[in-house]
Amino acid sequence: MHWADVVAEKLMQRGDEHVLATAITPSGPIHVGNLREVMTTEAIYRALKDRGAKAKLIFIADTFDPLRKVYPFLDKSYEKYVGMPLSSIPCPCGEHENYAEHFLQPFIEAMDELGIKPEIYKDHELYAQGFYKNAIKTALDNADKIRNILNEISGRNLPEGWMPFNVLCENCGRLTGEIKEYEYPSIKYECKCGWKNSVNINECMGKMPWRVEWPARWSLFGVTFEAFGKDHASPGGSWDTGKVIAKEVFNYEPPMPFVYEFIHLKGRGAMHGSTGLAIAASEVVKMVPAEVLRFLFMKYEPSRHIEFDASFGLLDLVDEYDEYERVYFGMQEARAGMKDVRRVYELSQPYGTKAKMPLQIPYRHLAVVAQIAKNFDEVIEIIQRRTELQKFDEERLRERYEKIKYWLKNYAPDAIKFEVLEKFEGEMDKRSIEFLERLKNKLETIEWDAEKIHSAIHETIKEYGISAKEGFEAIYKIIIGKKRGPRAGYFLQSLGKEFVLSRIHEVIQK
RNA sequence: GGGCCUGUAGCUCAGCUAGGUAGAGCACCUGGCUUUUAACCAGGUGGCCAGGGGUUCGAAUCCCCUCAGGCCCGCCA
Repeated sequence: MHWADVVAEKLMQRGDEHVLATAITPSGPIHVGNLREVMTTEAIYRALKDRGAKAKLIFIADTFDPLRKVYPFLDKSYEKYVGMPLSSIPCPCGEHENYAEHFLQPFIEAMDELGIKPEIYKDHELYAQGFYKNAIKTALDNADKIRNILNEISGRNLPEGWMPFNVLCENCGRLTGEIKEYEYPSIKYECKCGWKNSVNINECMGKMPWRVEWPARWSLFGVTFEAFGKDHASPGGSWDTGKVIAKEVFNYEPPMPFVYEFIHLKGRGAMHGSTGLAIAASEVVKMVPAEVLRFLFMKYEPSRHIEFDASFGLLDLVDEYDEYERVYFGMQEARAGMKDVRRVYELSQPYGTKAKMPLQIPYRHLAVVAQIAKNFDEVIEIIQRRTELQKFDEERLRERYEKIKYWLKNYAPDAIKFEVLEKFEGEMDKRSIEFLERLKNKLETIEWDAEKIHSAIHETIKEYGISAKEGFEAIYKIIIGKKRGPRAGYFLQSLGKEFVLSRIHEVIQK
C-alpha cells in the first residue's frame, strides 16, 4: 500500500473529519524542500478524501515572523529591517506588496501548477483580525506553566517573568517588545530600542513565539494532522514542547505528527555551494513537468531523503515517469523495482488522470529537437514527420517543450547541449571535405529517413576508407561545431534534407 | 552532547512488518544483412546485500554492536 494510504487509514481510525496543516516561513526563496511538506500533506489529504473523509487542507504563511538577519541574497540596506515582521518590510524587487509576499507568491503559483490548492492564511492577517486573541490570553495566563514546560523539555533557561508574547513596538516597528507587567487586559512593555508603554493587550500588535503559536494554531484550526521536517522533530524541539503545551495549556489533543526528510541537491555544485542556497520551488516548476515533479515526491517514502538531480538525472526521472504511465494504461508490464504503480501515477497527476494515455515523445529526443527547432511550431513540424499529434498531446508537448528549454538554458550539462551553427566558419581538412562530398552525392539519392541516412553515412565511410570516428566528427563539426552529437541518422533527419545538403555544399565550396 | 535517515551491481534505487541463499533502470560489453557515436531491439558482464556478532534448519530481510555518509537540534522559527 502506498504511504499516503497507510497514513490515511491510520487517521481514519481516529475519525473521519480532518484538518491537515502546512506552514512555511517566507523569509527567503521557498525551496524544493518546502515543497515536500506541502506535497506530502496533500497526498494524504487526497487519500483521506478517497476514503470518504471530510478533510481540509490549510496552508499558513508565517508572514508575521521577524526577519532574523540580512541573508546572503539581500542587500545590506536590509540591516535596518532585522527584527521587523516580514509583512512590513519592503519587497526586494518592488513589485510585491511586501517582503513576505515577494517570496510567497511564486510559491503559491508553483503549488497551483502542481494542483495543490489549500486554504491559504497569512499569519500577519490572522493576528490583525484578532484570530489569536483568546489563545494569547490563555498563553499569558499560563505563562509560568509554559515557561516551565519549555525549560524542562527543551533544556532552556527562560528567566522568571518571561512572557510568551513579543510586542510589536510602536516606536521601532520590531517584534522586540518585552512584557514587563501583565494584568489582563493591560500590559506594560519595554522594547530593546528603549521605548516603554502601557497598552491593552487586545489592541496591541505582537506575536507569540513559534513554540507557543504552533500548538495554539492546532487548537484554533482543529488540526488533526501535520507533517514537519526533522528540524522540528528533534528531541526537545518544537514538537516535543508543542504537544505538551497543546494538552496542558490549550487543552487540545495534538495532531498526528509525520516527519519527513529533506531533499538534497545533486550534481550542480554551485547551487548548494557556500551560500547554502537551494533551488527555489518556483524554479524547479519551470524545468520539471508538473506531474513529473509530483512523481518524484510520490515515489519515495517521505522518511527517505531524496537526491534531486537537476542535471542528467532529470532525463531519467522523466523517462521513469513515462514508464509508469505506460504501465498505468496497460501498455506495458510493470517491471521489478516499480512500486504502487497505479497509486503513484494517480497521485502524481496535478489535475486528475486522463482517460486516455497521452502520446509520449521520448524526453531525450525532445531535448534534441528542442535545440534544433527555433520555436514550438517547428518542434511539432519535426516530430510530426514521424507521429500524429492529438489535441491533448499537444498540450503536454508544449509544457514539456517549455520546461526542457528552460532546463537546457539553465541546468543541463554541457555534454547534451548544442547549437546548430548559422554558418560553418572553421577549417576542414582535405580528407574530410572529400568524404563529405561523397556523402552528399549519396544523400541526394536516398529517401530522407533516419535509418537510411545512417546507412548512407556508414557506406560512405567504408567506401572512402576513412575511420568512422573521423567521418562522424566531420558531420558534427560542420553542423554544431563539436566532435560529438545526437545520433546522426535521427539528427540529420530532423534537420531536414535541404538544410543538410546545403550545409555540406557550403563547406565543399570553401 | 542529543537525535533522525541512509549504506544492496559504476550510478539511481526495489526487495527488507508475511526470513528460504539477490533484482530493475541507466551506464558498460556483444549482436541487430556491408554500418562505435546521445530517440530502437535482443542478449550479456557485473554485487561475499558497509563490517562484526546473535536468533534460526536457513537472514539483505529479525536483535545487538561497530564503521561510513547525509541531515537536524543544542540561537530563532
